Amino acid sequence: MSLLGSLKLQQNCGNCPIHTRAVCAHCDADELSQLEEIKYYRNFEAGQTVIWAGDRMDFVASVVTGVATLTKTMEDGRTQMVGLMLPSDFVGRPGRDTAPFTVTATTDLLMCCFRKKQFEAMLVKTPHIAQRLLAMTLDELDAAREWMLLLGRKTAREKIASLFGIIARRDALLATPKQSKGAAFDLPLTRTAMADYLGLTLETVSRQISALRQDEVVMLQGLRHVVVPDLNRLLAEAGADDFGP
Amino acid sequence: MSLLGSLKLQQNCGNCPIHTRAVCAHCDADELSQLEEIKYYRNFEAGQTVIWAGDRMDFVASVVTGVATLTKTMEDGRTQMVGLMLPSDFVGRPGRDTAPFTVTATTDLLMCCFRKKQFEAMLVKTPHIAQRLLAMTLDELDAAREWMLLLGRKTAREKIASLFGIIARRDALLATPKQSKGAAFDLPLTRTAMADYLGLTLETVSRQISALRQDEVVMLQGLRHVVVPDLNRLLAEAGADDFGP
DNA sequence: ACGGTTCCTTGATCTGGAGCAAGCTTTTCG
DNA sequence: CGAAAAGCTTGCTCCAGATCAAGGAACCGT
Repeated sequence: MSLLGSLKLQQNCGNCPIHTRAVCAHCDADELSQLEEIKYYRNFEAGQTVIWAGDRMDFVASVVTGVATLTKTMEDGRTQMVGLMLPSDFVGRPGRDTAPFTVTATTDLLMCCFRKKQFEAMLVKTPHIAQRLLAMTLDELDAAREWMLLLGRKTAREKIASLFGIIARRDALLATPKQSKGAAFDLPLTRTAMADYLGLTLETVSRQISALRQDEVVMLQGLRHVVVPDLNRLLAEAGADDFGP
Repeated sequence: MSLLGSLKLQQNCGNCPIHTRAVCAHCDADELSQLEEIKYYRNFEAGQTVIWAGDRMDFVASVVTGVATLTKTMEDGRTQMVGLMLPSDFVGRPGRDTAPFTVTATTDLLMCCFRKKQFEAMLVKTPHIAQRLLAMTLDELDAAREWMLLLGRKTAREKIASLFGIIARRDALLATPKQSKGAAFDLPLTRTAMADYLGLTLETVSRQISALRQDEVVMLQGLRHVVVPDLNRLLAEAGADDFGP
């Protein structure tokens, strides 16, 4: 997102790439203009930390472009990623002062922020926003529970296949116009970040990706670009029961 | 909960043991009487299934007394528990037709149910309910993410200690009047259910409980009653970074 | 009291993924 | 461009927890 691009956005929610799916999705023109008054944009570079677990958090935000992660770290350094925030996802918690998780930009990241106090006030006055946020939060809760099945019961190979499947599906929604049975996408995560998401070590991630390539379930072009010749084959490797309707 | 008890409840939300914490907590008298009109009670025996994953679900409900679990099962039988529903917890999803998870009563269970359609209508008309449900869902999402850290990164011993810590803490809120540094509680789950919750096998659960007993972190009286002589010791074994403020 | 479940414990063995180490490839930056 | 850093792959070894197996203890319904 260029600086010019983000300046344009500041003026008008109607041009915003996420305005049909974000927390503001169901707002009418009047509500939108109220939101426009309390919003501001922040840019983060890839690798930058947005906020540390335990820190005071006085804003909430929507991801506009880029990818952010939520992680939780134990005293001895063991790290688990607990959320992957993509464009339109909502970060932060009305009614809580401190961040329960560390938020990190894994790509360049543009966020549409609202001061928490003012946003909380709007939540009370504007049922559309509360209802939209409730629906989004319920979806995230379901997704988190799906992830618990993956973390608790799936093998390393199934975990990798599941992650690829989820990314492929998401990209299919936006990009490809229903291309036959294949798919292709770029990984928005390093091997280490994948390991943290899947509850594995980076060596195991690397080995399992190699194995899937060996078995021709996927093909790699460079380190990040994945081509899936047969999406059903990949989803079968993921151990089914995942992907909802 | 005796039949007589549940009949009494049908009359009056004011007597309900969960009315200060459930989804109806912030309702005023008028809103409560609206809710009273659309509510009905259902009893389940220990072991009964409330609803199967994938089935049509035309109600939402609060747990009044007893314990229910949410589980997800893979084709080959691997099972992961993804939620432990205690009194005042909310089960079901406005805006979705089918249950994403199987709900099972693990003890005798009393639920306060609302027909989904009517409840959804009230959500729109009654901001208090939507706001309360949003807050509860956000809390559950945070709890689910904490659980992801446990599933992905903790050792078997830490998992058991974490589970005991959570149950002890919850019981401390209700029962004991701030008793010194110890705690005691009954396990509301079988070893198998604990294994499903923690992403372990039942043999490993049994072994780790034995080990904690050996090391005098806990004492068992019978199979279900756990005495914790030093709660801080237990929480240290759980690997810290869990328990919020 | 008693035969049958269901639930739990403990022992023996196996294995998937962790941990450690070395080298390779890509990106970054002077 | 070239050197250093960051990120990735692969080989080897080891162990925490799974799996297989055999009893034991508590809870039925009769």
